[in-house]
Amino acid sequence: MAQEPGRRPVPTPDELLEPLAVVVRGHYDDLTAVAGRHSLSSAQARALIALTEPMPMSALAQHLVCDASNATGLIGRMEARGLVTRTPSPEDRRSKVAARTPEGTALAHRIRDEMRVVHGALEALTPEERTALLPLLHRLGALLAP
Amino acid sequence: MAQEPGRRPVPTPDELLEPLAVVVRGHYDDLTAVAGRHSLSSAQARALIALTEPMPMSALAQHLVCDASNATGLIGRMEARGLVTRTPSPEDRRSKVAARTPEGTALAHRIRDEMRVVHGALEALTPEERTALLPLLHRLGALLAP
DNA sequence: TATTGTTATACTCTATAACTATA
DNA sequence: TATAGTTATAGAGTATAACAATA
Repeated sequence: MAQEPGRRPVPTPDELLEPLAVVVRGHYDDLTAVAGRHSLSSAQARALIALTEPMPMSALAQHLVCDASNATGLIGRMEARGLVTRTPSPEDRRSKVAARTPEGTALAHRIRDEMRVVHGALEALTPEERTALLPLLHRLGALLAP
Repeated sequence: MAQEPGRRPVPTPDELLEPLAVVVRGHYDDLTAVAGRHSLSSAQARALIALTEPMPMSALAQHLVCDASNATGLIGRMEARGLVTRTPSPEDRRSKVAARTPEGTALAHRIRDEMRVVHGALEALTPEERTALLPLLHRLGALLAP
């Protein structure tokens, strides 16, 4: 199990970039395909998934890294399908709070569960690989989402 | 260094899903931001990066997991900017081969180099983390891109 | 007949600017 | 004045259908 010391030099950030991009691409394509099967664009799917709990439109737009007018359109189309609601905030009468309906929450979970390519890849990992991967993903995620 | 046995159970695929999504999102947002600074959409950037070597339009569309008519538009806009060329194939007169110009290749490399969020995250990893991460990314990538 | 690429069309994504209502 | 949300608008992404040229 032990690695001979000095055999493989420590990878540079550059060497990690391309394999990381491949992983990102595979995940993104899987999400897009699954969302499409439910007549959702990947942008709508991301918004639906982001709404783990109700939040004002402005917070949603910030979460999605997009303009507020964009969030208006995304939520509007999903509201028309009964997946989300927009209710006036009691605290600030300018603000509206977006929230998933039960149908929206169910769909979000179904999309997550139906990402079979990603699921299959993670299941194919050995227990050792999974154990090693989890803290690295948390670490990278913390560094990437400041 | 050794882990006490039995302290942490082996992560399930489900536990890996969410942290993986966070990493994917961070990478995607960084690429979109950098491409935008060069007046490229993320779709155009992906196409430009995919063109490591010349390929027919059909192969490019397959690579991008999109319709051929979509690739026509993407390449058309980048051709108008002098980033790619479309030349008739000598072998099959129905086919056209898309290729980057030197400017297109230079821009692709610049975009890769300017992804500072991702670069910063990878540089912040310890040598041990980088060494552990590389084979895991290759493994996941191979499983995700079949 | 089947395939390659394009065009026409329609809808969505996305940002900017202008607007209303509220703070 | 500043902020939250919407609307209007314009350009880009995307797929479907129809088409021309070639295999």
